[in-house]
This record gives sequence, structure tokens and C-alpha cells, in this order.
Amino acid sequence: MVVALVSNATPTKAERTRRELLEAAEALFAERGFQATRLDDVAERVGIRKPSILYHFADKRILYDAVLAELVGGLLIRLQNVIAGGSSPADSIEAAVDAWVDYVGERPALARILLREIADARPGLRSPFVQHALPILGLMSQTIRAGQRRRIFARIDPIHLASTVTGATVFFLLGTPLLGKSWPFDPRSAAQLEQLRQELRRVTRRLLGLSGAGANRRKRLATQEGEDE
Amino acid sequence: MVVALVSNATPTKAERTRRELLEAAEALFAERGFQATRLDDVAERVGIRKPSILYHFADKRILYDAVLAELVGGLLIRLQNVIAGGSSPADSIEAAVDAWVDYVGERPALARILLREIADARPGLRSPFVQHALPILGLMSQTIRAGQRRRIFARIDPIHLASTVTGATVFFLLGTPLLGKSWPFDPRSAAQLEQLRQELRRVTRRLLGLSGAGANRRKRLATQEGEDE
DNA sequence: GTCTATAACCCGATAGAC
DNA sequence: GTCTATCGGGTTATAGAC
Repeated sequence: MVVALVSNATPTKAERTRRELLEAAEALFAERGFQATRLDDVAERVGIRKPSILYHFADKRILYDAVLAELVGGLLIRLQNVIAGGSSPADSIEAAVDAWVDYVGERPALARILLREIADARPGLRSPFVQHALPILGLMSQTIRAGQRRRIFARIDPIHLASTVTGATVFFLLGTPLLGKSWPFDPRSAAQLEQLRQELRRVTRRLLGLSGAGANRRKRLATQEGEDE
Repeated sequence: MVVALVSNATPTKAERTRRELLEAAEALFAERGFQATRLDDVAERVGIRKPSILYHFADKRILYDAVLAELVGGLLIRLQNVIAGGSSPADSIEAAVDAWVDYVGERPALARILLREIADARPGLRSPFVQHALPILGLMSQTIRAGQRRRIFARIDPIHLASTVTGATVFFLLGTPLLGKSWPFDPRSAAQLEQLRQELRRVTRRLLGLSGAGANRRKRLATQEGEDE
């Protein structure tokens, strides 16, 4: 009945369909939203029939929650790793911003679902999504406040910084494609993602009150570019 | 049959219900999205029955389009006014950012609908929303490029700037309320909106390569605060 | 203009066979 | 595990009276 979260052994048939269902559901929930996603379509992508889904996930909402847990949980793990590996709060924050761009570039479903969840959010209600996302916010706030205690960072509200970085990222990734030929680039291409990273680094440093170079450019400290007009 | 867009005379009953329907629909479409909004609920808010809606708007989609036109059109008009009133490209851009914050603070429905539309957007498809929004993007791009031709602004892509500003705004307005007591402020309060404006001005100037004060602080040029660390 | 009544459709969930 | 068949609830849109 209960399936191991991480199984290294050969997966059973149930585990395989379960994973395929999660992948298909992630894509469809992202593209169309929870309400507009048809279980029929999810089933079709996996090559089974609608009622068979309900053998693996008790109902539609539970399927959605499982998608959220996997998607948001994966980001938390990555951020924990890069933040722990940073040699200073400034290092950690910059690495976290880079990791965030990488992750959402790899899995754009997260960007769409994030948008939908924020649009649906009611002030009082603690949705499952928020439940999953709060640890991430906590981790970032903790890191930022550590830098503020050491007087490395300015006294900006971590929430301001987080909403600016995530909002800018998601709007860039999803907003630009609908401009059509007036902006004929793929925001998820390596070049555009790199430009987004650069821009977010600038904005982040600006808001944190940092002037100089971050972790990724320590190597070329000598040839520091004239960034502060 | 055809109703004047702006009527100064005493409105007929049809015009009154039409306006009330637009207001109710705007709120509900924003809160729940197009698909999840029930015509029954819209009707109830106005105090009529569902089929009576279809006397004023041929179907649900047409009602939604009318909401979009009014909401996005109102923003375009305001931006045109403040941009025309600016004494320089830098002035105009700063005034436009302020006007944007004001408008979306007054009508948070725009923030939610913007989020939903971007989440729904397909690369190839020109949705009615995009149709309405493109003139706004054009106006902003035009103003930014004017400043770039005069070598006042850095060579940043206007689209980058726009997605950063709008994304940061919307995520701040709608994202923070779901943090609950860990961030116990109302982002739409005068104080928080002012802080958002300050932050967006900083980010905007940063991305445009401007160093000094913008239009709204020319008055106190003498007591310029130490903003550049 | 607004109503009641209803047609027509869609979708999630259940029952039970294999 | 996956299937077929179906129930049951809900929503848009139409028909036509007032």
C-alpha cells in the first residue's frame, strides 16, 4: 500500500505508473490549472483509463498535492544544499538565486503553478502549496538575517527581496513568450537564463546593499568590472 | 442595442446593470479565474438571475473580455497621461512606475488576472488579454528606447525591465498576504505601497543605469540621502 | 429586462468484472 | 492494476412567458 519515497530497487508496475501519472499531471496542472485539468487527459497521456488513476491516487486533489510536494520539495532540497555550501551569507544568497533560476528553468511547471497558486491565494487560508513553500521562505529569510546580523546586508525585508526575485523570474520566463515576434528569444535558452541570472544578481546585491562581486566572480577579483556607475 | 462607452447623461437601467455586472464579474474572475467563476454567483451579486446576464453579454467569454478591456484599458490611459507629462525619459519612466503601483493598488483584480493570464498563456496564441496589454508594453518600450537613444539609459532590454517591475509588484501585493503572521502587514496600505514604490524606483534606476534622484525627489535635491553605499 | 424551466453537456467518482 | 459502465452533481446556454 505505502510506497517508499525513494526506491533504488527495480520499481514495481504500480511505482512506474505512479511516477508517470505524476509527470503527466504536473505538466497538465501547470498548463491548465487544477480545475481545468481533466483526469481523462492525464490518463490518456499515461496510456490508461481515468478510473485507473484513482487506484493510485484517491482523488484529484490528492494527485495535485502529490505533484506539489514533489515539485516544491525538490527545490527546497537544492536550496538547502547550495546554501550550506556557501562560504558566507553573500555567497549563499547568490548561489541560491542561481539555483532557483536553474531549477525553474529546468521545470517550468513550477513557474506556472506558482503563478496559479498566488492568484488563487486567500489571505486567511493556508493552502497545501503554501504549506510546502514556507520552509523555503524560512530558509532564505534565515540566511538573509544571518547576513544582516553581521552587518553585511542592508536592513531590507527578506520578503521584499524574495518576492522581487521570484516575481521577476517567473514573469520573465512565462511573460516574454507571449510577446511573439517583438521579442523573438527563448527565455529558457542558456543565453537568456544567464542574462536573467546576471540581472537578478544585480538586483539582489542592490537590495542587500552589496557593492562588489559575489561568489561566482571572486575568481576574477582583479579585473572587477565597473558596475557601479 | 449598442451602448455608449462613456455616457454622461442619466444611465438607463440596462447601462446600470451592465456596469454592475462588470464590477461583480471583475471581482469574481480575479478571485477564482475564468473557468471556476459561476455565472450564478455573478448574477447573485447584482441581484438578478443567471439568464439575465446573457441579455447584456452574449456569453461568459464576452463578459470576461469586457472586463479585460475596461481593466487594462484604464491602465493604458493613465500611463499615457503620466508619460506625456514627464519632462524627460527618466521622469516619465519613474512616473509610470508610480502610476502602475497606484493603479494596481487600487484595483488588485488586475494583479490576479494578470497572474492567471500569464499562467494560461501559450507561446503561439494571441489571447484577448495580450491584445489589450501589448499597447502598454509598446508605450513603455518606446519611452525607454527614447532614453537609450539619448544615452541617458543603459542598454537594458525594455522587456527585462518591464517583467522585473511587474513581477515584483504583483508577487509583493498577492504573495505576502499568504505568509500569515510571519509578515503581518497589509501590502496595499499606504505605507507598504510607498515602500514598494521606493524599492521599484531603486531597481528601475539600477537597471537603467541611472545613479541619482528621480522626478519625485528633485524637490529635496539638497538633502539627498546616502543611497549609494 | 428579468423571470422560470429545462435542455445539453461535462466531469469526478463509484461499482464491479477481469 | 486496469477495465467498462454508470451514477450523480453541476454549469452554460436556450426557450419562452411576463
